[in-house]
Amino acid sequence: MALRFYNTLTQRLEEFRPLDGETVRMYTCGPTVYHYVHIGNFRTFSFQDVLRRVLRMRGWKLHHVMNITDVDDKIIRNAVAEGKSLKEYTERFTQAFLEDAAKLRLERPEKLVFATEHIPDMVAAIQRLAEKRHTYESEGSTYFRIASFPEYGKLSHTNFSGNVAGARVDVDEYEKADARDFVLWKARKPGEPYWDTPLGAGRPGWHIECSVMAMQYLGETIDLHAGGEDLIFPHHECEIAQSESLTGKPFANTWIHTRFLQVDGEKMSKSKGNFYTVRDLVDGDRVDPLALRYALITVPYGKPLNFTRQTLRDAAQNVDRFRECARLADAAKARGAKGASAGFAESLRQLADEMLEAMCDDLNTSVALAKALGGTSVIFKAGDSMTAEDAPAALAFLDEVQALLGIVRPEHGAVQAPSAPQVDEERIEALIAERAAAKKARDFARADAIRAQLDAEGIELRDTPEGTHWRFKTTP
RNA sequence: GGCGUCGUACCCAAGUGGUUAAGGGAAGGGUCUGCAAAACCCUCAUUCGGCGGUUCGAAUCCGCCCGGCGCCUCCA
Repeated sequence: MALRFYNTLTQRLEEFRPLDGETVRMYTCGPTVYHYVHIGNFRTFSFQDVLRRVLRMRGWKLHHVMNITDVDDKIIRNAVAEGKSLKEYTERFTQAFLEDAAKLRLERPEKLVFATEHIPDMVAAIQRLAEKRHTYESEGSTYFRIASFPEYGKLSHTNFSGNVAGARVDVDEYEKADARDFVLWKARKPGEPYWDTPLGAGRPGWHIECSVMAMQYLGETIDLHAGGEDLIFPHHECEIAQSESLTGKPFANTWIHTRFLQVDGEKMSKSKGNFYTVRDLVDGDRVDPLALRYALITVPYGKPLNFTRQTLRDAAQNVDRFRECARLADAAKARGAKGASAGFAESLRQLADEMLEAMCDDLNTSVALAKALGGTSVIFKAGDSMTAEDAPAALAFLDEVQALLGIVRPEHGAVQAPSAPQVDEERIEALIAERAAAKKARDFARADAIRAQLDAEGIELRDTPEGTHWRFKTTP
């Protein structure tokens, strides 16, 4: 079963193999920590997470580096406005990003790297570019001369010969020799943070950090580079120009780009301000984080995802099926009934195989999720007749879904959403016990009153053969 | 203007030359249940934006048209 991805560079579906046949060296562009990261960003990060899982399941080791951009115009503007140092300002949002990522069950990349911790490396790289005559200086800033890199445009498949018709050119940047040239090192501006370096006082341009950190930790040619579709141009194009001018070798073999997430049919962007963050939804609206994760991966990365409240509701329904299945399997194990149901384990085995196969086919999460849900149908059909011999197959299936898609179990293994508010669990258990007693005494009015009371508090009761379970209602 | 992408049921969505067009949600009916929820069963596109063409055969290939969206500017 070949593993295939759509490579932006070649515009083809290609079989993927790491260069050394063993370890996948991948670099992904992480967030710029000037604000809480929105769910559009997290669509991209969720796909990268699922990509990691597939690669690992194929038996490869991972060396994944993700950068955190902790110096840029917006960060500086906001930090200055709040009278904080860069570090003070960015630490808070970096931390928030990591917390949100954990809620969505995103695995930590093997290495997180920060731009501000690599200033001397970037300066050295710019100096080497200067030696190779790829740069020029203007008004204290250093620019990359695009004319020195004929292949510029090969990733975005843009032909830059002649005029860039219709392209909007930043009129402020009159100091550039060519509109396509980009800044490697920005001259210090009054009142802004800066570094004193041989290039002069200033700070790095945006693109150089990724080239430098990727090559420093992963080598001159990496297997896989990924990011959002907006990064194709100019960011990744510039990374290629810098890196390949420096080494003369291909910077990355495979480029994977995620299409944008939209909200209610409209583009979501920080500048428009119509964005949701994980904490808005999970902490604020009490959305099940697994449902959010599910929603973010329902549509494969190559197609735009229109995120709506309905998307979230659909996802929440499906995520619940996995939880219920896990409960059924645990109950079957506890009951200890003998024998194996005909075809049960085999059906699940096959669905699990088909699920992985779908993921290997350019990360087709839609099909993979359909297979995973097919497994829940098999498990539900067995239902209470599931035996103790069947249970391990069911649990193994759920484990595989979890390992590949991460939508079965929340962080702490709890049945209720991790964002659940603090409640007095003893009191709830006492009420459940009281209700059980009322039911036994056929005092259904009292039993229903207890159900209604808890329901009003956002707690749902579910009667099962193993007793009454409770959980928080989620909002979608 | 350049580059790209998509248009499948009420909604989301798979399928990209050949059995009955996956799967999920919603909706309606039924089983089960003191109630509730869940689950299970049944129903839910003779048809894939439109019009032509290629082919024994197309949602799938080609052409034109219509419409959506994205990038080209900070942006995942």
